[in-house]
Amino acid sequence: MPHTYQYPRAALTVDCVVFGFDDGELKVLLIERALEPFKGQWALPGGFVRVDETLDDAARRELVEETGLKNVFLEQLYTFGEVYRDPRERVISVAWYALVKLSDHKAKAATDAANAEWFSVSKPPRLAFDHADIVAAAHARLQGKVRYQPIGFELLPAKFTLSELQHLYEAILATKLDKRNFRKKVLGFGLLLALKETRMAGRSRPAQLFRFAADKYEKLKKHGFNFEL
Amino acid sequence: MPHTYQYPRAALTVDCVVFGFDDGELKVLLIERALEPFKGQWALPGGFVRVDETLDDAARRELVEETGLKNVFLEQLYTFGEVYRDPRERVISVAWYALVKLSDHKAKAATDAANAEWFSVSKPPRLAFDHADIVAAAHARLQGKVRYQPIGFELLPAKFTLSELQHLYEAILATKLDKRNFRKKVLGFGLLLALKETRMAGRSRPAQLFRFAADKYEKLKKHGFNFEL
DNA sequence: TCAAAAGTGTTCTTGATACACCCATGC
DNA sequence: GCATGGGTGTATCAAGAACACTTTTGA
Repeated sequence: MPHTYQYPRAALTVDCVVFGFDDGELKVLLIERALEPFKGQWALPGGFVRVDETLDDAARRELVEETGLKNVFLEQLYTFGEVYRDPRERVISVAWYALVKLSDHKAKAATDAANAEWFSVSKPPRLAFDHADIVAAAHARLQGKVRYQPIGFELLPAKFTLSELQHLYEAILATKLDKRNFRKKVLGFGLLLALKETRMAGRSRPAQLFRFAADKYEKLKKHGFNFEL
Repeated sequence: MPHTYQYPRAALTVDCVVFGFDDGELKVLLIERALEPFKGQWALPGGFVRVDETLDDAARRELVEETGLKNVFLEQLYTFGEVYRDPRERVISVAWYALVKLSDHKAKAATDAANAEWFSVSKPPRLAFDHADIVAAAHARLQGKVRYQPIGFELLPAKFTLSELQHLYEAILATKLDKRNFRKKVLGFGLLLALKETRMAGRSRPAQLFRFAADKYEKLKKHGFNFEL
């Protein structure tokens, strides 16, 4: 059924910048466009917002439909509204960024209908629309946020070693960190629980596994605690 | 001319949380709604986005139309998209926050067409729609941002005293600050220029006037400088 | 001379940085 | 036994926090 309005209305979409961490690198998940415009080019997963769903429902729905991802950390980023950002017509895009435990989801994305691939954030392919700007904004947000909120854990498996955590921070912030200082600080928060397991990687000494005490963090947060790396 | 679309589309608006500082208090500018729904209630200045203007053009246009304010600091806050946030139909609102030098603009707002008034942020009136949530989000953003970006100056006249600056920070952050430490730190950045003037307030010792060296800050920022209060 | 806000330094404590060697394992 | 990454402590330095009195003006 067609719908009629007195004034022309912009179309409304959501686009998601999905970050993952693998191979010591920060990655972003892109899909290959099947339709014009920008057919065959890489773009962010996303699509039109239905009139009866919230923006974050729309973002989650598109993630499932286009990448098979669900139950991910998702946060609104920014709304992009340049007049000619879409060559077809006026389209406003509410951009989101998501953090996924790539270890859990790697297989899924590859087998889904749409052609989806992980790319290094530092050398992405040419992107459709203004999606390069959106990725840049998301990356900047992640770099800022990771310093004072324990969201890095969303990118790691539930059990991880301190070295993995450090390498994650080094990849996100694009810096080198001192091992001893990093461990001292991060353990000082008392939010990492040492498990009774270790992990062997290669032919080196096995590493202690930890998990993040999310429940404990939630309690502390209410009392004005700040996770500041 | 009416416009027809295959799928129903949400309407798109912008809403602005305009902050000012006066009388030692952080204030927010509200307008009284002339039409239903929420007729007679206080609400944020804002309105529909035209199909041929960017989101920030729309926000600036609405500010001029409804409050007479122009050339203000304006930054996107968040996009609110609950399905029933407007009782008439689906309306997505891209919210912005603005900082104004109240000293310059006080008169204007009062004489404009719409009934506009400044309210204390800490005791606002009942607000239309979800505007109370928007104000709360803007306040939280301001509290966060003011710590690491020199945006406080947008709320003060071009010439100000250190005490005024301190009281501004105290009002925004809702804390007391130590006078000597505050002055030491803020002068330490080298971004405040002492003018050759003083200001007399009441029957006390005249205070040194300063202005913010915005140009100097812009240069430093490019080299990774951080204004951290 | 009093009231009111402006202005000014030092000490102490805390957190940040810099830095080098031994350990457990697989090959 | 050697290569690989895991694990550990101390000394220095910089920044933050706490704190009280003198100055200038108008009334």
